[in-house]
Amino acid sequence: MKQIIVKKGHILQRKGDLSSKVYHVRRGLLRSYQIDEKGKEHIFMFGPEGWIVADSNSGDEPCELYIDALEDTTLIVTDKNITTEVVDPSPLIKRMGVLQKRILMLMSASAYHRYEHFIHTYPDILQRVPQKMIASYLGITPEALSKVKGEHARDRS
Amino acid sequence: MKQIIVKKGHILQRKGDLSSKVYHVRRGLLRSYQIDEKGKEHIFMFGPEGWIVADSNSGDEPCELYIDALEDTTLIVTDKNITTEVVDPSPLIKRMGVLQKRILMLMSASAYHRYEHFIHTYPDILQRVPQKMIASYLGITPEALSKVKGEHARDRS
DNA sequence: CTTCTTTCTTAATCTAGATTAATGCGCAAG
DNA sequence: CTTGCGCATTAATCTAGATTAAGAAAGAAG
Repeated sequence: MKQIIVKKGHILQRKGDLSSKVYHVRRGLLRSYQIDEKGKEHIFMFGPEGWIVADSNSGDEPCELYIDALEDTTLIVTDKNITTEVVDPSPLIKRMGVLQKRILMLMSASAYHRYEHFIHTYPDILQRVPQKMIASYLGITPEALSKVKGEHARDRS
Repeated sequence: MKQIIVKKGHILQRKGDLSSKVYHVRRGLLRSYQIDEKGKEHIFMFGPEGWIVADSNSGDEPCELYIDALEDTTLIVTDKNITTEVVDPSPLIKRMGVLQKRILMLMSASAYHRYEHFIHTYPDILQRVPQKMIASYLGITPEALSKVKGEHARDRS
Protein backbone atom coordinates (compact mmCIF):
# COMPACT_ATOMS: atom_id res chain seq x y z
CA MET A 1 0.00 0.00 0.00
CA LYS A 2 1.89 2.98 -1.29
CA GLN A 3 0.72 6.47 -2.08
CA ILE A 4 1.76 8.04 -5.37
CA ILE A 5 1.09 11.23 -7.31
CA VAL A 6 0.51 11.24 -11.07
CA LYS A 7 0.29 14.19 -13.43
CA LYS A 8 -2.70 14.96 -15.61
CA GLY A 9 -2.52 12.83 -18.75
CA HIS A 10 -0.45 10.06 -17.20
CA ILE A 11 -1.53 6.57 -18.28
CA LEU A 12 -1.57 4.13 -15.37
CA GLN A 13 -2.66 1.05 -17.25
CA ARG A 14 -3.16 -0.04 -20.85
CA LYS A 15 -5.26 -2.76 -22.43
CA GLY A 16 -3.29 -5.98 -22.48
CA ASP A 17 -1.21 -5.18 -19.40
CA LEU A 18 -0.96 -7.94 -16.84
CA SER A 19 -1.58 -5.54 -13.98
CA SER A 20 -3.87 -6.44 -11.11
CA LYS A 21 -3.61 -3.06 -9.43
CA VAL A 22 -6.41 -1.28 -7.66
CA TYR A 23 -6.31 2.50 -7.52
CA HIS A 24 -7.91 4.31 -4.62
CA VAL A 25 -8.25 8.01 -5.44
CA ARG A 26 -7.45 10.48 -2.65
CA ARG A 27 -7.39 13.69 -4.67
CA GLY A 28 -7.90 14.39 -8.36
CA LEU A 29 -9.71 12.42 -11.06
CA LEU A 30 -9.06 9.19 -12.95
CA ARG A 31 -10.98 7.57 -15.76
CA SER A 32 -11.08 4.01 -17.07
CA TYR A 33 -12.01 3.42 -20.69
CA GLN A 34 -12.02 1.03 -23.62
CA ILE A 35 -10.96 1.66 -27.20
CA ASP A 36 -13.05 -0.30 -29.71
CA GLU A 37 -12.06 -1.76 -33.10
CA LYS A 38 -12.86 1.54 -34.82
CA GLY A 39 -10.55 3.42 -32.46
CA LYS A 40 -13.40 5.01 -30.55
CA GLU A 41 -13.10 5.64 -26.80
CA HIS A 42 -15.82 4.49 -24.42
CA ILE A 43 -15.48 5.69 -20.85
CA PHE A 44 -16.33 2.97 -18.37
CA MET A 45 -16.02 5.01 -15.20
CA PHE A 46 -14.87 8.29 -13.72
CA GLY A 47 -12.89 8.05 -10.48
CA PRO A 48 -13.07 11.24 -8.40
CA GLU A 49 -12.01 11.59 -4.75
CA GLY A 50 -12.91 8.54 -2.65
CA TRP A 51 -13.53 6.22 -5.59
CA ILE A 52 -11.86 2.97 -6.45
CA VAL A 53 -10.75 2.45 -10.03
CA ALA A 54 -9.72 -0.95 -11.34
CA ASP A 55 -10.15 -3.37 -14.18
CA SER A 56 -12.45 -6.24 -13.18
CA ASN A 57 -10.34 -8.83 -14.96
CA SER A 58 -10.02 -12.00 -12.96
CA GLY A 59 -6.52 -12.32 -11.57
CA ASP A 60 -3.99 -13.17 -14.23
CA GLU A 61 -5.86 -12.31 -17.45
CA PRO A 62 -4.74 -9.24 -19.42
CA CYS A 63 -6.52 -5.95 -18.79
CA GLU A 64 -9.44 -4.79 -20.91
CA LEU A 65 -9.31 -1.15 -19.87
CA TYR A 66 -7.05 1.84 -20.09
CA ILE A 67 -6.77 3.97 -16.96
CA ASP A 68 -5.42 7.51 -17.00
CA ALA A 69 -5.47 10.73 -14.99
CA LEU A 70 -7.75 13.59 -16.06
CA GLU A 71 -6.23 15.83 -13.36
CA ASP A 72 -3.11 15.72 -11.22
CA THR A 73 -4.09 12.90 -8.91
CA THR A 74 -3.00 11.47 -5.56
CA LEU A 75 -3.79 7.79 -5.16
CA ILE A 76 -3.11 4.66 -3.18
CA VAL A 77 -2.09 1.58 -5.13
CA THR A 78 -2.91 -1.91 -3.91
CA ASP A 79 -2.97 -5.32 -5.56
CA LYS A 80 -6.01 -7.56 -6.03
CA ASN A 81 -4.03 -10.71 -5.33
CA ILE A 82 -2.74 -9.54 -1.97
CA THR A 83 -5.60 -10.44 0.30
CA THR A 84 -3.67 -10.29 3.53
CA GLU A 85 -5.70 -7.26 4.47
CA VAL A 86 -9.33 -7.83 5.36
CA VAL A 87 -11.51 -6.68 2.48
CA ASP A 88 -14.29 -4.27 3.35
CA PRO A 89 -17.20 -5.39 1.13
CA SER A 90 -19.17 -2.13 1.35
CA PRO A 91 -17.28 -0.21 -1.36
CA LEU A 92 -17.73 -3.24 -3.61
CA ILE A 93 -21.48 -3.29 -2.93
CA LYS A 94 -21.71 0.42 -3.67
CA ARG A 95 -19.74 -0.06 -6.87
CA MET A 96 -22.03 -2.86 -8.00
CA GLY A 97 -25.04 -0.66 -7.35
CA VAL A 98 -23.57 1.95 -9.67
CA LEU A 99 -22.87 -0.63 -12.37
CA GLN A 100 -26.39 -2.07 -12.05
CA LYS A 101 -27.95 1.37 -12.44
CA ARG A 102 -25.71 2.09 -15.41
CA ILE A 103 -26.74 -1.10 -17.22
CA LEU A 104 -30.43 -0.46 -16.63
CA MET A 105 -30.05 3.12 -17.86
CA LEU A 106 -28.24 2.00 -21.02
CA MET A 107 -30.96 -0.55 -21.72
CA SER A 108 -34.05 1.52 -21.00
CA ALA A 109 -33.38 5.26 -20.95
CA SER A 110 -33.01 7.77 -23.80
CA ALA A 111 -29.95 9.97 -24.22
CA TYR A 112 -31.98 12.79 -22.67
CA HIS A 113 -32.80 10.82 -19.54
CA ARG A 114 -29.28 9.45 -19.18
CA TYR A 115 -27.93 12.98 -19.35
CA GLU A 116 -30.42 14.19 -16.77
CA HIS A 117 -29.50 11.33 -14.45
CA PHE A 118 -25.82 12.10 -14.89
CA ILE A 119 -26.03 15.78 -13.99
CA HIS A 120 -28.01 14.99 -10.87
CA THR A 121 -25.74 12.16 -9.78
CA TYR A 122 -22.35 13.66 -10.70
CA PRO A 123 -22.83 17.46 -10.80
CA ASP A 124 -19.17 18.08 -9.92
CA ILE A 125 -17.72 15.86 -12.66
CA LEU A 126 -19.78 17.79 -15.21
CA GLN A 127 -17.63 20.84 -14.43
CA ARG A 128 -14.34 19.02 -14.50
CA VAL A 129 -14.24 17.16 -17.82
CA PRO A 130 -14.86 18.12 -21.46
CA GLN A 131 -18.29 17.44 -22.97
CA LYS A 132 -16.98 14.80 -25.27
CA MET A 133 -16.06 12.66 -22.27
CA ILE A 134 -19.52 13.04 -20.79
CA ALA A 135 -20.88 11.93 -24.14
CA SER A 136 -18.51 8.97 -24.15
CA TYR A 137 -19.67 7.98 -20.67
CA LEU A 138 -23.33 8.27 -21.67
CA GLY A 139 -22.76 6.13 -24.74
CA ILE A 140 -23.58 8.85 -27.29
CA THR A 141 -21.62 11.13 -29.62
CA PRO A 142 -20.58 14.69 -28.66
CA GLU A 143 -22.91 15.97 -31.39
CA ALA A 144 -25.88 14.16 -29.87
CA LEU A 145 -24.98 15.47 -26.41
CA SER A 146 -24.88 18.99 -27.76
CA LYS A 147 -28.43 18.58 -29.05
CA VAL A 148 -29.63 17.02 -25.79
CA LYS A 149 -28.11 19.86 -23.78
CA GLY A 150 -30.05 22.34 -25.88
CA GLU A 151 -33.33 20.51 -25.29
CA HIS A 152 -32.62 20.24 -21.59
CA ALA A 153 -31.84 23.96 -21.24
CA ARG A 154 -35.04 24.78 -23.16
CA ASP A 155 -37.13 22.51 -20.90
CA ARG A 156 -35.73 24.18 -17.78
CA SER A 157 -36.65 27.70 -18.90
CA MET B 1 -28.47 -19.76 5.57
CA LYS B 2 -31.42 -21.87 4.56
CA GLN B 3 -32.08 -23.85 1.41
CA ILE B 4 -35.44 -23.50 -0.30
CA ILE B 5 -37.14 -24.72 -3.47
CA VAL B 6 -39.31 -22.46 -5.62
CA LYS B 7 -41.56 -23.38 -8.52
CA LYS B 8 -41.20 -21.96 -12.02
CA GLY B 9 -42.90 -18.58 -12.16
CA HIS B 10 -42.54 -17.82 -8.46
CA ILE B 11 -41.63 -14.21 -7.72
CA LEU B 12 -38.98 -13.94 -5.01
CA GLN B 13 -38.70 -10.18 -4.87
CA ARG B 14 -40.53 -7.16 -6.27
CA LYS B 15 -39.48 -3.59 -6.91
CA GLY B 16 -40.03 -1.54 -3.77
CA ASP B 17 -39.54 -4.46 -1.37
CA LEU B 18 -37.27 -3.81 1.57
CA SER B 19 -35.51 -7.15 1.13
CA SER B 20 -31.75 -7.46 1.39
CA LYS B 21 -31.67 -11.12 0.45
CA VAL B 22 -28.99 -12.77 -1.64
CA TYR B 23 -29.95 -15.86 -3.64
CA HIS B 24 -27.34 -18.47 -4.41
CA VAL B 25 -28.65 -20.80 -7.12
CA ARG B 26 -27.93 -24.52 -6.68
CA ARG B 27 -30.17 -25.88 -9.41
CA GLY B 28 -32.55 -24.23 -11.87
CA LEU B 29 -32.64 -20.69 -13.24
CA LEU B 30 -33.52 -17.27 -11.85
CA ARG B 31 -33.69 -13.92 -13.53
CA SER B 32 -33.60 -10.36 -12.21
CA TYR B 33 -35.27 -7.60 -14.18
CA GLN B 34 -36.62 -4.08 -14.21
CA ILE B 35 -39.96 -2.81 -15.52
CA ASP B 36 -39.71 0.69 -16.99
CA GLU B 37 -42.32 3.49 -17.07
CA LYS B 38 -43.80 2.11 -20.28
CA GLY B 39 -44.28 -1.30 -18.71
CA LYS B 40 -41.43 -2.88 -20.63
CA GLU B 41 -39.26 -5.57 -19.03
CA HIS B 42 -35.47 -5.32 -19.11
CA ILE B 43 -33.59 -8.37 -17.90
CA PHE B 44 -30.62 -7.41 -15.77
CA MET B 45 -29.21 -10.90 -15.25
CA PHE B 46 -29.85 -14.59 -15.64
CA GLY B 47 -28.93 -16.76 -12.66
CA PRO B 48 -28.19 -20.38 -13.59
CA GLU B 49 -26.52 -22.99 -11.38
CA GLY B 50 -23.70 -21.55 -9.29
CA TRP B 51 -24.68 -17.92 -9.76
CA ILE B 52 -25.56 -15.34 -7.19
CA VAL B 53 -28.62 -13.21 -7.82
CA ALA B 54 -29.33 -10.09 -5.80
CA ASP B 55 -30.33 -6.48 -6.05
CA SER B 56 -27.33 -4.21 -5.51
CA ASN B 57 -29.28 -1.71 -3.46
CA SER B 58 -27.30 -0.44 -0.51
CA GLY B 59 -28.69 -1.89 2.68
CA ASP B 60 -32.02 -0.39 3.65
CA GLU B 61 -33.18 1.22 0.41
CA PRO B 62 -36.09 -0.33 -1.49
CA CYS B 63 -35.29 -2.79 -4.27
CA GLU B 64 -35.04 -1.75 -7.90
CA LEU B 65 -35.38 -5.21 -9.39
CA TYR B 66 -37.85 -8.02 -9.63
CA ILE B 67 -36.47 -11.52 -9.20
CA ASP B 68 -38.34 -14.64 -10.31
CA ALA B 69 -37.77 -18.26 -11.23
CA LEU B 70 -37.70 -19.31 -14.89
CA GLU B 71 -37.48 -22.98 -13.87
CA ASP B 72 -38.11 -24.93 -10.69
CA THR B 73 -35.12 -23.76 -8.67
CA THR B 74 -33.22 -24.83 -5.58
CA LEU B 75 -31.44 -21.97 -3.84
CA ILE B 76 -29.74 -20.81 -0.69
CA VAL B 77 -30.95 -17.58 0.85
CA THR B 78 -28.66 -15.32 2.85
CA ASP B 79 -28.86 -11.70 3.97
CA LYS B 80 -26.53 -8.89 2.96
CA ASN B 81 -26.63 -7.32 6.40
CA ILE B 82 -25.51 -10.45 8.20
CA THR B 83 -21.76 -10.27 7.80
CA THR B 84 -20.95 -12.74 10.57
CA GLU B 85 -19.73 -15.14 7.92
CA VAL B 86 -16.50 -14.26 6.17
CA VAL B 87 -17.24 -12.98 2.69
CA ASP B 88 -15.38 -14.62 -0.14
CA PRO B 89 -14.60 -11.74 -2.53
CA SER B 90 -13.96 -13.89 -5.62
CA PRO B 91 -17.61 -14.34 -6.69
CA LEU B 92 -18.00 -10.58 -6.31
CA ILE B 93 -14.97 -9.94 -8.52
CA LYS B 94 -16.31 -12.35 -11.13
CA ARG B 95 -19.69 -10.68 -11.00
CA MET B 96 -18.13 -7.25 -11.49
CA GLY B 97 -16.21 -8.56 -14.48
CA VAL B 98 -19.50 -9.65 -16.06
CA LEU B 99 -21.11 -6.28 -15.37
CA GLN B 100 -18.11 -4.44 -16.79
CA LYS B 101 -18.22 -6.48 -19.97
CA ARG B 102 -21.96 -5.95 -20.26
CA ILE B 103 -21.63 -2.16 -20.00
CA LEU B 104 -18.87 -2.03 -22.58
CA MET B 105 -20.91 -4.22 -24.93
CA LEU B 106 -24.00 -2.04 -24.54
CA MET B 107 -21.93 1.06 -25.27
CA SER B 108 -19.88 -0.16 -28.19
CA ALA B 109 -21.29 -3.27 -29.85
CA SER B 110 -24.12 -3.72 -32.35
CA ALA B 111 -27.08 -6.00 -31.72
CA TYR B 112 -25.38 -8.55 -33.98
CA HIS B 113 -22.17 -8.58 -31.93
CA ARG B 114 -23.99 -8.62 -28.62
CA TYR B 115 -25.96 -11.65 -29.78
CA GLU B 116 -22.80 -13.39 -30.95
CA HIS B 117 -21.10 -12.72 -27.62
CA PHE B 118 -24.14 -14.04 -25.77
CA ILE B 119 -24.34 -17.37 -27.59
CA HIS B 120 -20.64 -17.97 -27.02
CA THR B 121 -20.72 -16.99 -23.38
CA TYR B 122 -24.06 -18.54 -22.35
CA PRO B 123 -24.81 -21.33 -24.88
CA ASP B 124 -26.89 -23.26 -22.35
CA ILE B 125 -29.14 -20.36 -21.39
CA LEU B 126 -29.99 -19.88 -25.06
CA GLN B 127 -31.72 -23.28 -24.96
CA ARG B 128 -33.55 -22.67 -21.74
CA VAL B 129 -35.39 -19.38 -22.16
CA PRO B 130 -37.71 -17.90 -24.82
CA GLN B 131 -36.21 -15.63 -27.48
CA LYS B 132 -37.98 -12.58 -26.15
CA MET B 133 -36.00 -12.88 -22.92
CA ILE B 134 -32.72 -13.10 -24.80
CA ALA B 135 -33.78 -9.96 -26.65
CA SER B 136 -34.63 -8.26 -23.37
CA TYR B 137 -31.21 -9.17 -21.97
CA LEU B 138 -29.45 -7.86 -25.08
CA GLY B 139 -31.38 -4.61 -24.91
CA ILE B 140 -33.27 -5.06 -28.20
CA THR B 141 -36.78 -6.06 -29.27
CA PRO B 142 -37.76 -9.64 -30.14
CA GLU B 143 -38.34 -8.48 -33.75
CA ALA B 144 -34.79 -7.13 -33.98
CA LEU B 145 -33.40 -10.35 -32.51
CA SER B 146 -35.32 -12.37 -35.10
CA LYS B 147 -33.62 -10.38 -37.85
CA VAL B 148 -30.18 -10.69 -36.24
CA LYS B 149 -30.61 -14.45 -35.90
CA GLY B 150 -31.35 -14.69 -39.61
CA GLU B 151 -28.22 -12.73 -40.51
CA HIS B 152 -26.13 -14.81 -38.13
CA ALA B 153 -27.37 -18.11 -39.56
CA ARG B 154 -26.70 -16.80 -43.09
CA ASP B 155 -23.14 -15.79 -42.14
CA ARG B 156 -22.43 -19.23 -40.69
CA SER B 157 -23.45 -21.09 -43.83
C1' DC C 1 -0.62 39.03 -28.89
C1' DT C 2 -0.68 35.46 -32.54
C1' DT C 3 -0.91 30.77 -34.01
C1' DC C 4 -2.23 25.98 -33.52
C1' DT C 5 -4.93 22.55 -31.74
C1' DT C 6 -8.77 20.87 -29.45
C1' DT C 7 -13.56 21.37 -28.26
C1' DC C 8 -18.25 22.68 -29.09
C1' DT C 9 -22.14 23.69 -31.94
C1' DT C 10 -25.29 23.53 -35.89
C1' DA C 11 -27.20 21.43 -39.80
C1' DA C 12 -27.92 17.82 -43.54
C1' DT C 13 -28.09 13.17 -44.35
C1' DC C 14 -28.10 8.25 -43.20
C1' DT C 15 -29.03 3.93 -40.65
C1' DA C 16 -29.74 0.47 -36.88
C1' DG C 17 -33.14 -0.71 -34.50
C1' DA C 18 -38.09 0.55 -32.71
C1' DT C 19 -42.82 0.39 -33.72
C1' DT C 20 -46.82 -1.39 -35.79
C1' DA C 21 -49.25 -4.88 -37.89
C1' DA C 22 -50.29 -9.23 -39.92
C1' DT C 23 -49.49 -14.25 -40.18
C1' DG C 24 -48.27 -18.74 -38.60
C1' DC C 25 -46.90 -21.85 -34.99
C1' DG C 26 -46.77 -24.48 -30.97
C1' DC C 27 -48.90 -26.01 -26.79
C1' DA C 28 -51.73 -26.14 -22.77
C1' DA C 29 -56.75 -26.39 -21.34
C1' DG C 30 -61.12 -27.78 -21.98
C1' DC D 1 -59.89 -32.77 -31.45
C1' DT D 2 -60.41 -27.69 -31.24
C1' DT D 3 -60.04 -23.41 -29.11
C1' DG D 4 -57.18 -19.81 -27.39
C1' DC D 5 -53.13 -17.55 -26.09
C1' DG D 6 -48.24 -16.67 -25.90
C1' DC D 7 -44.30 -16.82 -28.93
C1' DA D 8 -41.74 -16.25 -33.28
C1' DT D 9 -41.28 -14.42 -37.88
C1' DT D 10 -41.66 -11.13 -41.69
C1' DA D 11 -42.39 -6.81 -43.69
C1' DA D 12 -43.54 -1.68 -43.86
C1' DT D 13 -42.78 2.38 -41.72
C1' DC D 14 -40.70 5.60 -38.40
C1' DT D 15 -37.27 7.79 -35.39
C1' DA D 16 -33.32 8.54 -32.15
C1' DG D 17 -29.07 8.97 -32.65
C1' DA D 18 -24.78 8.24 -35.88
C1' DT D 19 -22.15 10.17 -39.42
C1' DT D 20 -20.30 13.80 -42.09
C1' DA D 21 -19.05 18.39 -42.70
C1' DA D 22 -18.06 23.07 -41.65
C1' DG D 23 -17.66 26.96 -38.59
C1' DA D 24 -17.18 29.22 -34.05
C1' DA D 25 -15.14 29.34 -29.59
C1' DA D 26 -11.77 28.46 -26.37
C1' DG D 27 -7.52 26.99 -24.55
C1' DA D 28 -2.63 25.97 -24.78
C1' DA D 29 2.13 27.14 -26.81
C1' DG D 30 5.32 30.02 -28.50
